[in-house]
Amino acid sequence: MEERTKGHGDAPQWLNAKELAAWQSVTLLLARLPTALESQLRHDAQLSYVEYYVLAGLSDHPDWTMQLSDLAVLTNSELSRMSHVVDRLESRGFVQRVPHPTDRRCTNAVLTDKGHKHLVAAAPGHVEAVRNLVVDPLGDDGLEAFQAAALRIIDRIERAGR
Amino acid sequence: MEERTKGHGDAPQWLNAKELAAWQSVTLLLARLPTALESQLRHDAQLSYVEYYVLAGLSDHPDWTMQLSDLAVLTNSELSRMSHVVDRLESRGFVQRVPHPTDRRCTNAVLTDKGHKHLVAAAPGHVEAVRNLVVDPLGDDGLEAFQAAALRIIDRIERAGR
DNA sequence: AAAGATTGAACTATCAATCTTA
DNA sequence: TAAGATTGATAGTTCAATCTTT
Repeated sequence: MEERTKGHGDAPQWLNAKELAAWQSVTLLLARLPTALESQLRHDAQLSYVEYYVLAGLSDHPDWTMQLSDLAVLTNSELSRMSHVVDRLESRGFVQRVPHPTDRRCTNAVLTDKGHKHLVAAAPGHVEAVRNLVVDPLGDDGLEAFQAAALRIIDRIERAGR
Repeated sequence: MEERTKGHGDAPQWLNAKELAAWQSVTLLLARLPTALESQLRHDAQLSYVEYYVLAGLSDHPDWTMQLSDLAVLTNSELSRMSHVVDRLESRGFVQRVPHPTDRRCTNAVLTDKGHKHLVAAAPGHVEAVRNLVVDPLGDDGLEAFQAAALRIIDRIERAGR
């Protein structure tokens, strides 16, 4: 822990004014962007963010099939969460659990035709939201810079161990 | 909705390869950064992200006092969520509800000494996490660029109405 | 009628414990 | 013993309904 100069009452943190303003923009982004995307998907396609990316992930794999633990990695979720998510998707008929052919510890999830149809109907709206909210306003260069910054932060998080 | 060329099976979305890679970095950031900060606060200070920012917000206002609806705006939460959050903080003795002096529809939350002590103990660790994970790896220029990008996205979200 | 807030129900996520197979 | 997965309990968020004051 380093020595800093200001305490609560002066500024909310030991960050200078510029850093603080930047950080506040970041927290605002962290609060608003996921919410905006979630609500678009929820209202237009009755899917949560994770559910959408599970369906999308499956549709991009051979036989529309993926292992639950791989889906968890893909969506940055814990395995137990993925199990619950697949429960819900399965009960809506969008995916189906099938045993792994060789390793019987594993479970595969397979996208059904119904699930694929639902995804295909949902995708354009979601992609348009991503375009409108993120890709277009930043432009090619801005997007590239943003990606670089995101990767630097992610790298720090991984290094930190947690 | 615009015409695009590719469907599922080719690429996960109608984004070109560069856009897609950038977008995936953004979603990864959206998944990991909040989790990293939450877990730091949870483990080191037994506080959620929202709870921390409620205490911090109060500590920066006159009389350590804010209206619930203002706290909701500050933390980008719905009012009902804020009411639940204040319930918990109140039950831990960190804040206290007091009636608004003039408008009796309103409720003020006041930071207690106990809550302030808890915040002061928690702040250095949280600030250090913000520094380590975001401020330092981006540097002055990177942080400024990141802020600008965040603001552009937020602006789009607000314009979109929801 | 609108603003501020509260409440309880429904939903989702997280955590720890457990189970099976490798 | 570890990996993959499931399960149930707990905690937190969201949603709709309600209440009071303006």
